[in-house]
Amino acid sequence: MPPLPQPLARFLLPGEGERPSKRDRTRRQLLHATVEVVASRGVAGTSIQEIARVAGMAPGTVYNHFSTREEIFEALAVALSTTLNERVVQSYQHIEDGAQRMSIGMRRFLWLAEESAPWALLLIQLASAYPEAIELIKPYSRADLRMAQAQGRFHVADEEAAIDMVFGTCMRAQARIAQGEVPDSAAYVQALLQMVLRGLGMSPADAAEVMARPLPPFATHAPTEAAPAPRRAGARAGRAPGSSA
Amino acid sequence: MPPLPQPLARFLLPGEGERPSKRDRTRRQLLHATVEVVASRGVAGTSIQEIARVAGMAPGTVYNHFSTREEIFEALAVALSTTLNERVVQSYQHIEDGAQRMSIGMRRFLWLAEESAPWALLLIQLASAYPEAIELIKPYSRADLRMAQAQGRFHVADEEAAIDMVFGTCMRAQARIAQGEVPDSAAYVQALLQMVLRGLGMSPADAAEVMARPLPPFATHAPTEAAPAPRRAGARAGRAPGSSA
Amino acid sequence: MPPLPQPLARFLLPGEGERPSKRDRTRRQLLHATVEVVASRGVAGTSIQEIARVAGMAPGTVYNHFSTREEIFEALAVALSTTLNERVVQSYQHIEDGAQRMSIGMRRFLWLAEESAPWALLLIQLASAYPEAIELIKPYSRADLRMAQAQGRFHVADEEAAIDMVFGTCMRAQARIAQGEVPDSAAYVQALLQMVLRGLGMSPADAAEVMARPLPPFATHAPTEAAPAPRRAGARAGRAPGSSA
Amino acid sequence: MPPLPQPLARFLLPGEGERPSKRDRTRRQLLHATVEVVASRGVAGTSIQEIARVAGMAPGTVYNHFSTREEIFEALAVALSTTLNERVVQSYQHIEDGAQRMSIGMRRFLWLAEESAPWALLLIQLASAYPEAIELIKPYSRADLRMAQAQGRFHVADEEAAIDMVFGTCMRAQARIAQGEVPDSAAYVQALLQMVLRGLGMSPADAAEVMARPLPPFATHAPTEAAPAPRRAGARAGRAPGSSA
DNA sequence: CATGAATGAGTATTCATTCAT
DNA sequence: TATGAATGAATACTCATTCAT
Repeated sequence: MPPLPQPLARFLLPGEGERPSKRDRTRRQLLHATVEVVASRGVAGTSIQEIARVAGMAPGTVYNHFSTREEIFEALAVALSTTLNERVVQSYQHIEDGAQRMSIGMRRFLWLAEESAPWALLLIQLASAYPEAIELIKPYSRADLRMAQAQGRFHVADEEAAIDMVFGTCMRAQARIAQGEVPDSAAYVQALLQMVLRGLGMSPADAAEVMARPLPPFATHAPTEAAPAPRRAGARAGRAPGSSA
Repeated sequence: MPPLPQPLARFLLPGEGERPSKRDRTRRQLLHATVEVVASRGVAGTSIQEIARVAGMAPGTVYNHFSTREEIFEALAVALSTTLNERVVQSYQHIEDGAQRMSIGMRRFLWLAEESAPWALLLIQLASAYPEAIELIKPYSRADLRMAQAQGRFHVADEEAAIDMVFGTCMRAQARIAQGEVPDSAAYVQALLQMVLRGLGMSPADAAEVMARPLPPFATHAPTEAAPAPRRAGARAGRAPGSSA
Repeated sequence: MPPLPQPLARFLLPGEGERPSKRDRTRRQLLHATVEVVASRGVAGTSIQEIARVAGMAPGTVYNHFSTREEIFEALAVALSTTLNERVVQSYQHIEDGAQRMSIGMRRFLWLAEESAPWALLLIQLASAYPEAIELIKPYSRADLRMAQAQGRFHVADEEAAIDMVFGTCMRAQARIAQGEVPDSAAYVQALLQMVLRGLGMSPADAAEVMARPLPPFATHAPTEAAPAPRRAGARAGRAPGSSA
Repeated sequence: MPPLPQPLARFLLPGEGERPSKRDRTRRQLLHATVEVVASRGVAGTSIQEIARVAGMAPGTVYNHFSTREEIFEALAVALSTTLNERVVQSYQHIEDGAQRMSIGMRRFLWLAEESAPWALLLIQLASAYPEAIELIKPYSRADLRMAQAQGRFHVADEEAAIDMVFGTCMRAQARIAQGEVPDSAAYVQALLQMVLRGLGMSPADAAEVMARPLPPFATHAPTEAAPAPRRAGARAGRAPGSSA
């Protein structure tokens, strides 16, 4: 397992200045160990005893923190996707263009696959097995989607369908990239997102323009204030820059 | 497990007039039993002994046909996706419009989810665990995609990316529908495919037009001649009807 | 299985005053059960579940102490041969004549076969399957052999060959006796050892004289001090009594 | 498995001019296959299905020739030791000196270990598991032993003990050599046999003299007449050449 | 809280043997 | 005789979970 990309570290590491209780630290160690084991053996191949061994604890200890094997994975899935999403959202919180926000989100997820295949594969596995992880992210995507619609950038008939297209496409692409099946990932990502944006109703030109904007940097640390809750669609309906129609 | 939709039955049932060897019959029974068990317990929860029990055989017998647990699932995954694909392709073999061919393919896969959730879920599970099942279908999609491109119906920059969008979106949508998370699936499918077709480069109007065409019936029996191999893109580049540009 | 000859009991029973941990007690029980089962079914016919059953434990427990079936047998082989050897060596620790020491060792091993056929057969089986059990004893024999050579009692050209003759002969004889194939075992042992001693270079008269000396009693308990490590050959080269040349 | 030393081949190959029935040929193939499998996987690891596979037959066929798994090994053990013994005996049938006959026998068995470790190990395994193989050879050794006694070359008090020493020593030595644990096997064999002969009552000088005599060649083919039955001791009590007393 | 020994049901896989063809 | 599919009991080993310390 490579060192985890900084943005994912938070839930495993205490934030700055935090003084986590011992209980909390143990829990973190367990999740950390789970990451390690799942990454190398897969969810099905991960046993409690192995997690305990890697965490340097006795098997019984695990049950002081999670009452079931499943609970660990679930907690991990939620923690990972929450953290990742939190950072992504934070990185584009100053962007006012819904289309760009969504585009940044997608790019970040694909970037993760290029950056660190093991982490991406881990995420994919957990996400398919524990759908609640995805459900937690959805509201943010939905908010951005609505914003873009309200701004006249997207034109979709069915919100749910749109989100399914976005997530389905991104997850599959992530898997392909992480498995090394994509030779020129830059071009691939470019083409892929263009198609998705087009599907969401943008003109090819607009889509290209959005894609051309720089990707805002990924925060290394947790936000000083908690990640903003998703705003209701249309909350800030000012015309986004570069909107063509 | 509901009775399987006719088109999927073939690989489990002897074709008409066929006189399968005993060995062959046993193998079919085993695959059939595997469907049953996987559908109710999931791939990970499926044990050899359970398969044997459901098939009415001794556990040892399984190993006369498959040398490994994995081998059964793999065989099943391949058999299912091959058969299904074969029928879908057969059902639109007379269609000359690449865009319509692709659209039919996608609609059929989503139709399966509405028609029989258990079968769809089974398929999804197997497809994620055994990617070769998908690889076997890809060439057909790729052929249709190229045909549509050659006919000026699609405009995609990266073939692989396009296929990933199509498959990723369809698999996710299939899961959503099969899990009963989609209330009005007709509208959902309509919206979803419109977006995908738009993403592939069609105008909204063309996309709508393609979607409006009737879905050809699904063959109940194996094709009298083997399913045609995918044609090279452009082999039949006559302008498709309804093409707008 | 008859009660084991006292001297073999130690590794299965806690020493006096010892307060073995629970883990240790379980381990001992397992080895004890293994003795039982191997004696009645042979090494090949001994299953983990049977061992557990006889030990009154769950099958899984076995694996908390031995990570492999083989490991149990190996541990048992080593424990048995080590303990037995320890006691034999202890019983003749005061004897200064190398030839007599070897003779005592051989007689004791053959005595075991008469005394308790099942234990002898067990030992033989384990020794052939797990040669390390023999390797652990060899150094003691080698030391005695060298002592006898240095004392001018033995005359052998090849130490290894000599030890192989001694062990090979004793093991075969042990098997014959334990299987009840030897009617007059006293005479048999007398004749056998005479031949071996002659083979090691003693005159028939000296050999007979050594054989005539009484067999020192077999200690029932562990030595108060650990069994002495084998002394280097010649360390005590004083002429042994009764040496003829 | 190296090609088997010629002398062992007979029972696997038809003798010259023989026209074995088909049944016989099949049986031979099975034994041949068994050799192969046992040599590489050990007796315990040898399954009927593997034997059949190597022999190019169906598992069921095996049971037309042997009614039990054990029966195969037994038949093989007997066939191998019988054949080997037959050739050894044949090779020294013209020797009139009992001591030399025994010495040749022992040297041949040890020679086998040097010549072909796999065959030696095979033989050892089978011999320990199927004692009847040894019982078949014993009469020949006993006859030679008696001859040597009658000729005043050996002086043993207990015939059975003597034979046990001979067999025990040779089997152990064979194992040591075959396992590559003996660096200078020529010297080792020399020393070992000298000790054994001394143990049987020869003077060192006589023992050395017997060992110095050349080893008669090993017949490649079956004897034209059946191997002679062991002669009663003393049948030919003429003084053996080189006898010293 | 942590420990880690014990549990015991569960799993994939093997294999001697049978028997209908 | 040969075949080879079927059998089904047996087996080593795993693992989530419990509980006394």
